[in-house]
Amino acid sequence: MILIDYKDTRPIYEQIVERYKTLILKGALQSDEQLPSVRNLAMELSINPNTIQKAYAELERQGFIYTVKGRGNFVSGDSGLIDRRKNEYIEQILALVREVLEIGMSKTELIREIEAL
Amino acid sequence: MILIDYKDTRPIYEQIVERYKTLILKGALQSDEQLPSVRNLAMELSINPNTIQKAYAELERQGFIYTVKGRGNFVSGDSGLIDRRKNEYIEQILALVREVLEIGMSKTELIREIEAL
DNA sequence: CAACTGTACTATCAGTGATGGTACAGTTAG
DNA sequence: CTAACTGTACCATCACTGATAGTACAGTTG
Repeated sequence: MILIDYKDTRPIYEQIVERYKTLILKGALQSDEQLPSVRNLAMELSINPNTIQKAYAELERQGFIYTVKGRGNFVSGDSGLIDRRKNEYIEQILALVREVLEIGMSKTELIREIEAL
Repeated sequence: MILIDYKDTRPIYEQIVERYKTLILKGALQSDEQLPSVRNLAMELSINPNTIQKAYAELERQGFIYTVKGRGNFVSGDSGLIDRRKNEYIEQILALVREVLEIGMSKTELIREIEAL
């Protein structure tokens, strides 16, 4: 479910955050489904519990999960998440598109590349 | 010409590298045009000469400029740079597009956003 | 020669990501 | 109630990176 890529320049906790965000948005995890406990996931990935804690705290801050002390972390049922996430992506994509247009690539050429996916 | 954004999370030397890459590719700097000296630019930006040196070394490594000891740094005349840079952008954009498609955005909706630029 | 260029060091500092460990509070199954 | 699980809050430490500061040396040019 979760894999750490040590060749990735991004910090571990950030990779975990991204991975769960995607899993939740793709519907791979249901609302109110429980996430692995901080200690369990840390064991499984052979990393420090504090690192998992940091990732979960960030996921909660962004509204993807909610925490119940003593019980665990659970997937949030917030339906607005997908739209917000889409907008994040769109902004990133458009920013890159603006740059590549500036150095002379044509919009049609770009769209052809996307169509080819 | 060059501005440092201290709110940007990226390191200073990286911002300088990106800025020059864009300036060169947009044609704002001509081939063989001289860049500010390491010490001058450092003074101008109120940062350390070593930081400029690191940026210039990276620009040379990527083929955007060439260095002549004792004389200075100059814009490279490599014509393949633009194509390579375009490919870099395309790869980044396609990677993001793949992700946003995974969470349920439609290709047509995406293309509409790009067309609207 | 003087005043520029780049370059190569070394030492130091600050911030961040990650680890290891301890401790405490809430929950739940037995 | 107790044991075993949950999250959470610390603290100290380490490694790495980005940036600073300073010195020194080599090449170029007016």
